[in-house]
Amino acid sequence: MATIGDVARVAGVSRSTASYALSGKRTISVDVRRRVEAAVRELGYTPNAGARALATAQTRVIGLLAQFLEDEFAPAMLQYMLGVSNTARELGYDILLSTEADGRNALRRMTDSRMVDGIVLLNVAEHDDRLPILREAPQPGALVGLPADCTGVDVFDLDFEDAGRLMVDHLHRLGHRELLLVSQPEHVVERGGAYVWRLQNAAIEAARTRGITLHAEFGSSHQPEVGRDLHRLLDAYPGATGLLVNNEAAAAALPTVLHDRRLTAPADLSVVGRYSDEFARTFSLPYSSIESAPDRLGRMAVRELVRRIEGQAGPDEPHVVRFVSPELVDRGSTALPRGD
Amino acid sequence: MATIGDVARVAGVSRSTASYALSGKRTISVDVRRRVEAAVRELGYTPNAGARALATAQTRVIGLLAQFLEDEFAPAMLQYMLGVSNTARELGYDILLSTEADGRNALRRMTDSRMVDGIVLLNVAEHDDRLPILREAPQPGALVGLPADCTGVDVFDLDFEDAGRLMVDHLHRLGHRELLLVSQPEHVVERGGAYVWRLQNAAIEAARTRGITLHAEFGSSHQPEVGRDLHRLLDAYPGATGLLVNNEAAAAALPTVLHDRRLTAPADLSVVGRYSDEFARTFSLPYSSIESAPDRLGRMAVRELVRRIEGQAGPDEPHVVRFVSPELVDRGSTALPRGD
DNA sequence: GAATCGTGTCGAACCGGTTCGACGGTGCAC
DNA sequence: GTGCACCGTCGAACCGGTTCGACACGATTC
Repeated sequence: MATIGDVARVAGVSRSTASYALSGKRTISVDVRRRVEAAVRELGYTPNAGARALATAQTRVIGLLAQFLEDEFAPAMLQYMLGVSNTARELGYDILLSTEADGRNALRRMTDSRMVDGIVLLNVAEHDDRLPILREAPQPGALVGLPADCTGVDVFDLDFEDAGRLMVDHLHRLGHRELLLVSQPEHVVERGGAYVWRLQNAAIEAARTRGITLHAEFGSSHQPEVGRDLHRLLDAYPGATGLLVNNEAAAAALPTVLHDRRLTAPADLSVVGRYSDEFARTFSLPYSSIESAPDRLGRMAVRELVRRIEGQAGPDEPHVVRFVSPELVDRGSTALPRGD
Repeated sequence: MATIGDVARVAGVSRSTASYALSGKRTISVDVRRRVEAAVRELGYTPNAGARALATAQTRVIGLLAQFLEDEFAPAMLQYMLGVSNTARELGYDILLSTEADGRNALRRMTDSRMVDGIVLLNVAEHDDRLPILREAPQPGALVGLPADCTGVDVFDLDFEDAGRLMVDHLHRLGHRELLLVSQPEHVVERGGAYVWRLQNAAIEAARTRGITLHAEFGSSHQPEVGRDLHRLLDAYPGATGLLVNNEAAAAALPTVLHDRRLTAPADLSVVGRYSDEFARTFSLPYSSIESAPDRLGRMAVRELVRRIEGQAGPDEPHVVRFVSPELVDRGSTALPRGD
């Protein structure tokens, strides 16, 4: 494999001159520049990434920590990953991916050994045990998901409070007076998946303010348990005319469940989910939903991270916590409550 | 950040001695070894990956090229990725991920700049344009998917021919005489997705041998088109009593389609798919299916790749082409044809 | 015609590891 | 008591880039 020394020799200049000719960091005569460029083409030269990283203390690689936990729904996670990966590439960065269950290990390995210039953490829990490690790392970090303590990192998330209010509002305006909200498994909440209760609490509060009933319940994140959960809950609250689903697995299972119960949305039940449009198409879900914008969040996180890596953000520029406002995508699954 | 020079100074030895104490490549007195280890702990020393890569010409990183093309079904691809990623980690490697549409670019970048020790290519087409580049690269490569030319790389794939025969056989034995096979979009075939016609041709041949009818058709890979395709095909072949689905998007859309048509499997229609058990659970698909074993294929590819990287495979050990035998997972969606 | 300046190039040092050859010291054999 | 082997450590070189300071040379200025 050709080195810059080979390029220099072929072009008849010193190594440093070859380097400057390629980087443009010093003025170089057109003649020399052309000879160096010709040598690069002739030899098929590409800089050695390790050597460059050693010399510049920059790798142009971003670490991406995605945990595929038992109780999370994998296809939903994929969309965040793709948003991150594609944006990174557009900005000239590669992605070092970890899907390790023990994210702390992976994080330490990447940051301590300086394999990466920055870190993106997906699916951040309220008291995420990766955060203390990330704060001590010399590389900047960007999160998708809102932790309790946001110091030292840039944070991006859907405004789940607003999403909860929006869901309740929408059905309240149509005349619904008794709603059922299906969240993630309680286990996710215990582990610190704050988005679950952020949406749930806001929904409960919104229902209280408007004087309507809201049954907030947990649901599994896998088949076939989640299907059974849905049946059980629909049995338990026969008066509910609106169903709010903040659980991708439950949303994916809902068509089958409604079919089994011979129910149609919105004729028998109004339904509002919380998932991306892409997700809706993949699972052919016909329900109106709050767009969770995973690609957009991934994109925002990488953009900001790169700004920090490249020092375009001032060194003491404060970190950001940015919420994406939820938008309701109407797929016609809500209407006046049955009987009205 | 601490370097090995710092460790050596704290331990009161030379840099080379510190290096040997940590690698164990030369005998070292217990006293010195202990002092070096203490210094490592005290300073929180981790080797710099770039420097090590430069010195050893090894990065302990594997490049993973996954293309998320418009006409492929993303959640299916995810499972291959996870198989690769998790196995790599178990073997002490990290994953450099590319989801770039232009895989050739990504491949060249990774190999030429020596960011990776080896390459895994997913979703390999028959005349995959990444292959010539991979063959010229100094790093070994492992493929998931069968190209026309397997020279210079290790290849792993499901035995799609066998899968096609198995599907037809299974329904033939139950007494079915007219079958409908739904494949990927024709576009995937044109691009070189050989697995489509490998299964299809074998199925056609098996049907011919057994003297039964098989309608082989293409289907879209996205909602809502694929749903419409299924309706159209079921309309077109009302005599078909068995449905074979070699198209994940179609399989995922099938419950809704059958529901709309008021059909039940297996009472009205016997169904056999071709997807993983994990996929079946995620999409709560109640159909018997040929296990496509994405995690296993990813795992095999990485295992063999690492063997080559680490030179455990002899330098001239011939490359392997290995097929996973399909197995039918019975979920009770097949029975005697209606009317029998 | 000498002093000054700017341009373009070079040599050397550095980034942080690994590894080879050399060498001093100890223990053993004869 | 000399010779030899082996053990443990060190210095130096190397991997392949980048970057700093020095410097030669031609053009400008007075």
